[in-house]
Amino acid sequence: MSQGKSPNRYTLRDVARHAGVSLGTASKALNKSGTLRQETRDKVLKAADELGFRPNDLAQALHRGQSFTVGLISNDSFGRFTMPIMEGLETVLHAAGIALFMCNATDDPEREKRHIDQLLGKRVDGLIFTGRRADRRPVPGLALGNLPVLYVFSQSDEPGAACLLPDDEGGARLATAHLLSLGRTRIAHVTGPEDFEAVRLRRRGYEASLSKVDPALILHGPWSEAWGREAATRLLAMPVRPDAIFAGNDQIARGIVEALRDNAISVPRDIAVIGFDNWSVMTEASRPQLSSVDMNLKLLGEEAGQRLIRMIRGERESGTSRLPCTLVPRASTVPTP
Amino acid sequence: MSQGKSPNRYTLRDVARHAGVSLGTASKALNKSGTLRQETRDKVLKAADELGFRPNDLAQALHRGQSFTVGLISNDSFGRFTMPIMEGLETVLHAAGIALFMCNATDDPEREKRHIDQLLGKRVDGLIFTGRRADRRPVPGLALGNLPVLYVFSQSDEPGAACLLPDDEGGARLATAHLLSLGRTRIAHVTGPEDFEAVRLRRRGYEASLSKVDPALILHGPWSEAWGREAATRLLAMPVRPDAIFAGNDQIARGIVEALRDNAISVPRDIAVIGFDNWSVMTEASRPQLSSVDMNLKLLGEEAGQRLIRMIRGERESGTSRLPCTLVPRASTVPTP
DNA sequence: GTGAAAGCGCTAACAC
DNA sequence: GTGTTAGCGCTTTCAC
Repeated sequence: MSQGKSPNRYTLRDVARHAGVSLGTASKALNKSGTLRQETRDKVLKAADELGFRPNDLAQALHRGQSFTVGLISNDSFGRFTMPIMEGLETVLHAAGIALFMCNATDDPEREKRHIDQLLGKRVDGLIFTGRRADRRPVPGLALGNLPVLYVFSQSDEPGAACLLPDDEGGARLATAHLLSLGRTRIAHVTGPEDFEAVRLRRRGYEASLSKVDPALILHGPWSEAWGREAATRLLAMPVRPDAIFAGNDQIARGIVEALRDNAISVPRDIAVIGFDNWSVMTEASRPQLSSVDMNLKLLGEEAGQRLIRMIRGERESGTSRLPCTLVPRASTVPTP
Repeated sequence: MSQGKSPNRYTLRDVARHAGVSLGTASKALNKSGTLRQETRDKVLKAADELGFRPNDLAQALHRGQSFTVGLISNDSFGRFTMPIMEGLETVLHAAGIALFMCNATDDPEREKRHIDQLLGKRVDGLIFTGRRADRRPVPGLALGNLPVLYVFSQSDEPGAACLLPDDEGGARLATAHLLSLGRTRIAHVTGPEDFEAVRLRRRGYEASLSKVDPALILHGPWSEAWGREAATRLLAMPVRPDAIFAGNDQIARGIVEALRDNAISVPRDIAVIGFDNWSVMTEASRPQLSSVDMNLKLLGEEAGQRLIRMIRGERESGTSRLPCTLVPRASTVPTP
């Protein structure tokens, strides 16, 4: 079956024996608890070091009723947005000695249920749901007791659920205000499918920033460059063209810029373009490079980690909070000198 | 401190009491071990179900000396290539009841060491290293005993190390053969930095497929669209232009296609272009859509999971193996009808 | 100051 | 067939 316990792994008893003290004493020395003579303490530390002793967290967890692990359940197959979140999350949790179980549910409720079940068996100290696909996700079918649960870049209908999201509306305000500050007056909005909450929020931010909204200038479509190109073509066909375009994401923005380029329209002189996501793969390859709005996802992950740690400590941390976005101006709105 | 053990979590003893049997009997019933009357078995199962009992994997692991967890250490911050690998890996491991600890070392040896240490404390049954950045990674500074270790999309110098990689050379052969089969005779290769092993292997595959190699047609540069555009410009300036270009990745390929488009060169009629990675973000947005070579990374992840499971079972699984790539022809090489 | 012993929740060997 | 018991490796009272 298994390869058995690793030959070079020692138990606390081995350390005690090696140091010539009792098991309890060795434990106190290694945990800096109780009152011990410095001499004994050093003796044990030395013995542990010589043996390359690493305490068995499993036994520790069993005793303490706390496993120092949390589970993360992603619903977008570890997609592009999940990555930076995970990175921030992992950094903060690791610093607190907490390890992260990664699970991918891919929007399959059955699979998600199995994952949660497995994680509960591992006695995780907390649970994180991420992945934006389902804007409002149902309550998981398993009783989670009072296990801390945090929704990051995703939401829950449960009353009092703790959710952490980027401030899409604020980000859209930043983008629109930026275009206005450049003297643009006729600003179009080419964005994604209306059933995304992020789309609705960004649109709301855009509309709120304008003194007068022209519905003809708002175009919904898929999240693709092809849609950006098509939408740009439509806008160019209008009797009065826009002088700026706020795109719902960077792929759409890039498509727009390409179509404008094809039509010999100068960006940003004739039409300024700004995207959303600040995805370098898009912003940097675009000609000119794309201005965009950064959702600070890594920071969001770090914040999530800190919040979860507080929840594990027993603090009440309910409700939805949104982290501010950042404007990143580049050549597609600000002409290079 | 901690919120203590969840109130709705019961122990095996509770189940036994609830079913009116002994602890040992309950264990046998739930583990389908030993010989029990069907009646007793059902009674226990019913009790467990009523209580919503979930065995404590920690205790189980402690007893069995096997934790049913493995650690994954990524060195590219959960980058684009790691994602599909993780997805495949996770699927296979989850099916085997094994959970995955995710760690991000970001090529920082100190951080990697801390991660390994933490994972050893958690008594993981195996370790996976991934992330291609460091082509040849040093032996981790910690004694891993006979813990199964697998390098996926990454390598190790340790003799007998188990490595799993895509067959870059084979992929390059596929691409080059494809271009040859279309009747192209002057095939250029625009690729990434020479210090990547993948670059060297792909180049070798390209060279091996040609009867005569012209060094002037091989261009190394960064992994970017901008480099693709620049390289294309250089190739166009040559006295005799190539009639096909094999790019080291899809970003370079897309840059090439764009530059050709800018210069009114028809793709694929005048020059056929093929990329590598089959990254849909690039292949689909490109005009025309990009032919490419798929490394089947999800499959690689699945294969890695199966291999690791065999290693955990105690089977010897050393040496490097490479998984075949797949050709994905699109409009940038095959003219649409 | 240090050692002995109970117990975290589970499994497996051994009684009955 | 079923119950009892001895640990897995650790922490933590409680004696001495």
